Amino acid sequence: MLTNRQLLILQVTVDEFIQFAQPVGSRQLSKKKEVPFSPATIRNEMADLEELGYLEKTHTSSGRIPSEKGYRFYVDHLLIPQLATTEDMKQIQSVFKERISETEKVIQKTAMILSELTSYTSILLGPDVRKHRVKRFSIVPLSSDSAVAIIITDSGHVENRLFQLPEGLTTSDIEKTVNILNEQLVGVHLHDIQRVLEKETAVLLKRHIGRYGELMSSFGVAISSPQEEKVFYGGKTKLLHYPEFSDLHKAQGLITMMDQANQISKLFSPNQVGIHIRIGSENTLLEMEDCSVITASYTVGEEQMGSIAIIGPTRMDYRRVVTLLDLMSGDLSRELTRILGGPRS
Amino acid sequence: MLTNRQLLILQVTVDEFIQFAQPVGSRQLSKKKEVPFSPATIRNEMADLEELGYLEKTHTSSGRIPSEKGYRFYVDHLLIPQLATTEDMKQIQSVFKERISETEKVIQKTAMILSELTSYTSILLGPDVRKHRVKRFSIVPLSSDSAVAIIITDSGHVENRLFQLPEGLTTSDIEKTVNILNEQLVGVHLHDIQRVLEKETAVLLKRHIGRYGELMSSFGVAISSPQEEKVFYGGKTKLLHYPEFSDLHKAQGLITMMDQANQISKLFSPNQVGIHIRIGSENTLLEMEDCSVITASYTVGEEQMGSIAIIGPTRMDYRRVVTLLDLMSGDLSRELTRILGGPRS
DNA sequence: GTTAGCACTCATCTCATGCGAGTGCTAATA
DNA sequence: TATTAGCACTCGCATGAGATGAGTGCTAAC
Repeated sequence: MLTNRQLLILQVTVDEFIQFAQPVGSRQLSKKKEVPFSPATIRNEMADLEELGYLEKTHTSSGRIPSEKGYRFYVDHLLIPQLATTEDMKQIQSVFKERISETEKVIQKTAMILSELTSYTSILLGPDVRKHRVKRFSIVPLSSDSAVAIIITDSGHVENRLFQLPEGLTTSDIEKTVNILNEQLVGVHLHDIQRVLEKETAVLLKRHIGRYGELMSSFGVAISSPQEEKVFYGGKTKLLHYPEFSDLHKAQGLITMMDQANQISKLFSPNQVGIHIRIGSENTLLEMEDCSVITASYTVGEEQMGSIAIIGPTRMDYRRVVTLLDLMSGDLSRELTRILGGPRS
Repeated sequence: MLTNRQLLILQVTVDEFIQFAQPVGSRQLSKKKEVPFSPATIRNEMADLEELGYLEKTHTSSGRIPSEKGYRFYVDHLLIPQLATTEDMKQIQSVFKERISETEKVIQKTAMILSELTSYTSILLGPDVRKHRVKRFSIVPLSSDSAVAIIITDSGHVENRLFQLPEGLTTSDIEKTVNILNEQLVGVHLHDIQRVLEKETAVLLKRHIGRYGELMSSFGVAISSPQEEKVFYGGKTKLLHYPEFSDLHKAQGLITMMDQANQISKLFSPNQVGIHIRIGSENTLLEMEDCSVITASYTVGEEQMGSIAIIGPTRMDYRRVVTLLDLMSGDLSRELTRILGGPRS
């Protein structure tokens, strides 16, 4: 168990390092008025903290920097929540003042503002389309052998796929198909479409449509190909300005990673509630070993819709980011609930 | 006018520099069997070429590197076209073998392959949606006060916008509107929609729809907001591996630029035909002063649809890139023409 | 228990030095 | 007259030796 003095010194050390990105020396700390001890005392305490694994030295005669364990302890026990400043509040409000009606634009704007306020990179995972329900289904023939299938969800999202029309399919066949599909699919979650198509609907279609087999082989594939979660970035390159990435290789790895959507989803733990912090190598990605990720999620009505993440260097300003993220995820949830009119039946 | 020997030396110098990214010395050249002159002779010629502005020195006693004027001369007069290797041909064919039916996927894959083959970054400007024609128009109400407007183009592209429904608009009002819009808009270019809406169609709508004014103020804005040209990247971060960008600041500028879609369009000259090369500062963007951009365009039927660009360092392998770009733009044009079935009426 | 003092460590900066690749010029050569 | 060999010179760069200073650990005094 740490003594109060050790707690104080650990906290101040982390705070200083977060601010200046330089190893923290005993003299430097003793000058601060919150720390009424001599450098020698501080040195002793720091040596103990190092032995316990909370602090590290970059070389024998340097100041101390927090270890990952140190950061972990800091965010778990020493992080005093902070009230957002009115200035920040104002900025956040500004996203929602315009009453934008398209969810994607709201999310994009949220990403921007979050990055502006924190000076880190923000990543927002768009609403998981598969949780939306079909509102309307439609097929538009383009030529004698191709057509577009369109699904409109209750959230106003539109999915579309091109597919090949089997030869000899009549216009009335298509009309019938659309009618059947609308009857069957409206209200179904997008991730259930394929299942429904294969079971209930298949029987009906088979009965009415001549070219059923060929139609389904082409159309079924098109409709069931996975919809990707959309990723929105704010300040994608902001991280590069921090001294920890002045190493070109690290910077490269980071940039490359951010351009790979499948990597990004690894940063989020699915279905978590509340704010989560992952420090350094706690993110399984090698490229992220000098980064911390703070995630939150937003909801529409009661349902969890998407996630928000802020990526910064491990010495990021956890306090501020947690405050902002908390605020923002709440406001975003409210706004999206307003737009989408709450959970629909 | 340059002598043959000067031409030879300029050519070989540029070739060497392209390959090794190191200043080229006279001794180095004289060792090559294409250059049967002594270092001293080469030095004299190089001195002349420098005076003429084709070569530069990085410092007094370094070898020579090509100046922008040198590159310009090289690509204009010394670039011997090359036949693509069968290996390259095979790779390129592979994009089209799968007979993907969605244009966007074909373009994305083209971008990937181009970047793989060249080891530079490729940027493809997607088909300009505004040149497409309306195939079908539709409105799907989501709730009592909002709806999605959907435009399907003859190319199978789908545009959609959310908009607010004026209060008290009946279902039959919406149906009428959709009917009128379909009658009026089918076959119209997307970039003409707004004009048509404001003129011919306005009269008709006014006559039939009660809430005409309110509907149009909300709907008109939604439908006329500009559609962006989609940008596809291949190997976005490949450039960072070249030594000319080992300077973090330059790398940063480049990455930042590539994330700004509006900057990207500046790299393309609109409506050009054939292959264009822009060297270093010929690209107006400051971030691109160490880059060259080679652009081509692809067509569907007779109509120009989009552009292809390869971005590399100024010392890029012009010969190879030109060859590949030429081949690829032709093949892509053919493939898209096949998919979209040529120009539609 | 706390602090002052002191010897010690180590990264970093600066400066001198030497090396080598490459040049320009001049004189010799074909 | 065009080409080449020879040579002095330039300059970037790598290397290594101090000097500097921030910071530590340990011991002894308060």
